Amino acid sequence: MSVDTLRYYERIGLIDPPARDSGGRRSYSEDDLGWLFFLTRLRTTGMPIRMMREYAQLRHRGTTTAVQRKQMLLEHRAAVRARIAELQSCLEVLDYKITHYEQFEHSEGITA
Amino acid sequence: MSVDTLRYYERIGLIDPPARDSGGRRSYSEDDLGWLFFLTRLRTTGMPIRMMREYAQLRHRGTTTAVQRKQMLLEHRAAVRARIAELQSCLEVLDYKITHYEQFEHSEGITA
DNA sequence: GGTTGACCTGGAGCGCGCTCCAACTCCTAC
DNA sequence: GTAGGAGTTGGAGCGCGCTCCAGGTCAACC
Repeated sequence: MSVDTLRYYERIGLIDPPARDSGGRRSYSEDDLGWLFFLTRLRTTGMPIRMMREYAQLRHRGTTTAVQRKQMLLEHRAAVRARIAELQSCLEVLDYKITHYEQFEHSEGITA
Repeated sequence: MSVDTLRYYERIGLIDPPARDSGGRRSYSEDDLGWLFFLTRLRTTGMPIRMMREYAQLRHRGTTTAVQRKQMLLEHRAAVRARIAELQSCLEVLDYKITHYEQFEHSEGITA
């Protein structure tokens, strides 16, 4: 994760401004790092930034929002699973194409 | 797939200009549709447009480029498989988080 | 014959998620 | 003390993949 991305996340409110050392430099706590780690998992799985912000805001409001956050994660997990299924379905097309490549080198059209 | 996307694909050379009917409207052949279908699979699996263009250009050059195209598909398939693995790995984090949600509602930090 | 609606064109605009920049401050090493 | 390098700031820029728009043409239907 680049420094610029880190700053960007801070600017848009995805992460709280971390503590600073005596020289004014950012010093990330273990919790900061854990949260960042989790954020990167959400990003990797394709959650849009705006949704991550929403989640971050809920988190900021404390334990009373736990149910909503859990709900978001449940929905996101479903989306990720769907995405995996979609990719696997496309993989089949790719497999078929590769296996039978010689037969329709030029006529990409026939897929079944 | 939107009309605009279709035009866009034509403009950037992803698809050949299709035949036209008497009124000047585009009329896509079965081969056109097959190729489009395949293109959408490549897109869905995250292949960048520029790579799809490269593939389209190779395809345009005829059967002599079959080996290269097959190679591209092999590499892309590997990338897709890697992506699926990555998503599945993230799913585990998500699962863990959801399962143990109550225990660290506010301290998102602790992930293990 | 008029209206409706889909398609046509070239070009501009947009949302996303960074990424880069210039100009500055600070700590460290020599 | 000074050179270097990493960090800091606010803001601009960018690559991607569409998406939208205005103004026009055409075929079909009432």
